[in-house]
Amino acid sequence: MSVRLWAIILNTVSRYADIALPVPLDQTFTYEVNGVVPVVGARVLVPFSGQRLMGVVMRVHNDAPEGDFEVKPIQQILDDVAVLPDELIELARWIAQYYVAPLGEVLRGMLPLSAEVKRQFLYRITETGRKVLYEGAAKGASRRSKLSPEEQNREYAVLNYLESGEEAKLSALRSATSANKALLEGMVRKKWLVREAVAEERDARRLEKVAVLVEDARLPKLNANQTAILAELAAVGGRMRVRDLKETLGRAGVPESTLGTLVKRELVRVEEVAEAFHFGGVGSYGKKHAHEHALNETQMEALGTIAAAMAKGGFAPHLLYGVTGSGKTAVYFAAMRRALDAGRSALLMVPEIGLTPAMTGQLVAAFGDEVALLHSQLTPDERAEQWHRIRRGEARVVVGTRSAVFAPVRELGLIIVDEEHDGSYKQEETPRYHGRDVAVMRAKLKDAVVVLGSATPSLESWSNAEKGRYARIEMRTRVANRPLPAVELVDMRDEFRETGQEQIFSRRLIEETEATIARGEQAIILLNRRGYSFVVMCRSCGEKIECENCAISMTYHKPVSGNDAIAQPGQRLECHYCGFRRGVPKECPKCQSEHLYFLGAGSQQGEERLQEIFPQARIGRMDRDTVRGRSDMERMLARLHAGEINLLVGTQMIAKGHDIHGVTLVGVVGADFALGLPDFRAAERVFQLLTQVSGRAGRGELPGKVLVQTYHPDHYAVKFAAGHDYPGFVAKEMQYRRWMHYPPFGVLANVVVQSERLEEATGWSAQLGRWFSSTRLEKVRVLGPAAAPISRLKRIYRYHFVLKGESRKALSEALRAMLRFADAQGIVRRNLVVDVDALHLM
DNA sequence: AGCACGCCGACT
DNA sequence: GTCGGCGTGCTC
Repeated sequence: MSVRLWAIILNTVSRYADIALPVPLDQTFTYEVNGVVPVVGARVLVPFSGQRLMGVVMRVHNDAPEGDFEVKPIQQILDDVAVLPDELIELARWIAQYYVAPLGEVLRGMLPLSAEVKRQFLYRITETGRKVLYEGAAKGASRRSKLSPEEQNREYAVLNYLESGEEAKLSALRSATSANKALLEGMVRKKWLVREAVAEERDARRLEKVAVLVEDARLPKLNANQTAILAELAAVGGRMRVRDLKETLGRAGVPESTLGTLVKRELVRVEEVAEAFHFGGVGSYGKKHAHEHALNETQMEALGTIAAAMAKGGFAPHLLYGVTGSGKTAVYFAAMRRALDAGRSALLMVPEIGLTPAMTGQLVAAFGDEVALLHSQLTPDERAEQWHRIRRGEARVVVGTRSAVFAPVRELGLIIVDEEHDGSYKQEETPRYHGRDVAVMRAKLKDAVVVLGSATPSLESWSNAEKGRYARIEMRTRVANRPLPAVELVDMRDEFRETGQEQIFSRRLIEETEATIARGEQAIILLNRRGYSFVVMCRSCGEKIECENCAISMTYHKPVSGNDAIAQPGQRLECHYCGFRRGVPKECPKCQSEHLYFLGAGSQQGEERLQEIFPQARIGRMDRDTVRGRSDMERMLARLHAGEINLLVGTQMIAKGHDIHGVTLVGVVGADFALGLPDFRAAERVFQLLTQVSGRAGRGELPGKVLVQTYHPDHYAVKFAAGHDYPGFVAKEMQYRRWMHYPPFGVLANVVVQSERLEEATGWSAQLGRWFSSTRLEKVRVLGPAAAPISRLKRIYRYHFVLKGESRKALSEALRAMLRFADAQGIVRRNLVVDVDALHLM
């Protein structure tokens, strides 16, 4: 008797499967299994509300579902084995729970395999459609229709095409009748056609053709061209990419068709193999690779601690606090090498690969084709390819941004989170997870070692180290005993008093910049706003020009002949939140005064002023307007390394991890502006930015110097940054956080209530506010409702609550209770944004 | 989130 | 009477 039959007799074959689907609903859906039972973790295609969706099997069982709905069958099982290992499914469950996010949406973010399932629509003619076709053909075009005669003709062409009753794909109809999707949708609405959604699997691996010499073929008579090809193939060992071969042939003047002839004569065979992965634009600027340096004593000690933890086995979280230039990257590489040597895989997370191209070069040099890269600039196909390489165990070193934390590596031994304090690890859309925290959780589930590295650790991580939850590793000196740069504060209030005018650059900064350039060294100046000026204000009434869609001041961009972002003539005001653009008005929109003036200097204006002050300098600018892609960044960095640029101005992009040895001066302009923002992390952010940008100075032979222009010279964030005193800053900041019950003292969530209609946003937030005050949640304080700091964004009005919980559990329960209440009140879930461990309260 | 369904105004 | 635009409610 077959196994299957036995199983049925014993009633152990599961009849149902619970599937997580990528919809914003906090539940799984039960489908009927027909035939083969899918394994947990496999992808399946299922019908869902008139669509066909890809979901992941979470559970198979025999419990007949309760409730008044029709249980539909699974349409197709896409994987025989789990595409996600148990460990990642467990991690997904944890994320869904912790961040109050739908499981299906968490899983969608984990599986970059959408490229493998393409959604298509099939169309079929209806009886009504047939009638229209026959009657219409007799009568000619209808005058009543709103469509143009041309479009009507296209409709008839579609009906004609489908007349036989066969269904056709959208793509087929489009090419056969030049109908577009909108036209077909219109016909569906008129009930001339019916539409069916299909999703079909396709192999995302890109294939390439390889020409292979057929061995022991008896050589018949050949002409010169044919001999040339066989000789070429034989010379390279009998295999060659068809693309390369054709190129060679082209140069030799042999027609490409000759290859076809040889294939026909069975002397050469063409195979399709998965395309080899190639790294593009790898730049390392001729420096020694990190792994080639001998580690110094401090680095050896750090490595020793990590290696010992790996050897011992088990979950072991570490905080690696190392000052800028202390050589953390070399330690990461050495630790990853140790993991590989022990037969384990290693995962390195970085904030943004595109911003540190040198890292890619070093990785490839150190680990060759064992490296897989995962970052936002990959196409879906490339992403799927990398994912499979990792899953198959071909790439045991994975480097990537936030979502790389989900890389399906085998035998995970080590996760490193570089610049763990960086805000880009937090995803700003559902699921709003923090890559660093997920990394720690993943290491815990997998009994792996995790290392969080930073020169300015987040207060959360520091606090965990203080409590002994994380082992702390310190690297307090720079490599080669280079000194940290001297930091000088320039009080801009004094500067104004003494010069009587508001200038972007102080006399000290100009003086030092001039001297630096004169010595043949390089200077970089941080001006952390892009554009020309970030406020346009009316002198008469004080009104600022705001975006139509957002409660945000618009930024003025000066027209230039170069490649700046704003190219449209006249549209020089831009909203940096929604992208809305408009011209500069002649007069104030409110009081009609003509006296509009431009406040607040951005990087564009900074560059212009520097040109005026230093006409001889070779100035470069680095911000989102001049550096759009990875290649722009590489080009800019190459010019810096080559000394082609000796004065660089830019936004915080310039502060990120670049290692440019010629830079001896760093100027900081207006970075303390953020201290005035209504955000409890403002001081921490300013401290981090000042420390990180200061770290760009003096990384070579010559000592560095930093000049910080400030209006808050006595603020502790500024003072401690100037003194390179991270522990001092943290001690002070912790007092404030404790006092205010902000993280890391207690846990926090931001709840935004949003609607395009102001009355709805205010009404709902008032409703929730009343519920919060009447419910008197235990161990949770609720602030609000209040207008969100950005009270309107992309036409949507926003109110918010801040919840501070004494414990994770209390906070989570409060949020769920609130969502239940909101649901009962008919507040649609998409109008409530729940952000657990929010970084911004905007 | 998408999608169907149904109500309503516009046009014949 | 249709057609097509948009608001509402449901999805195993």
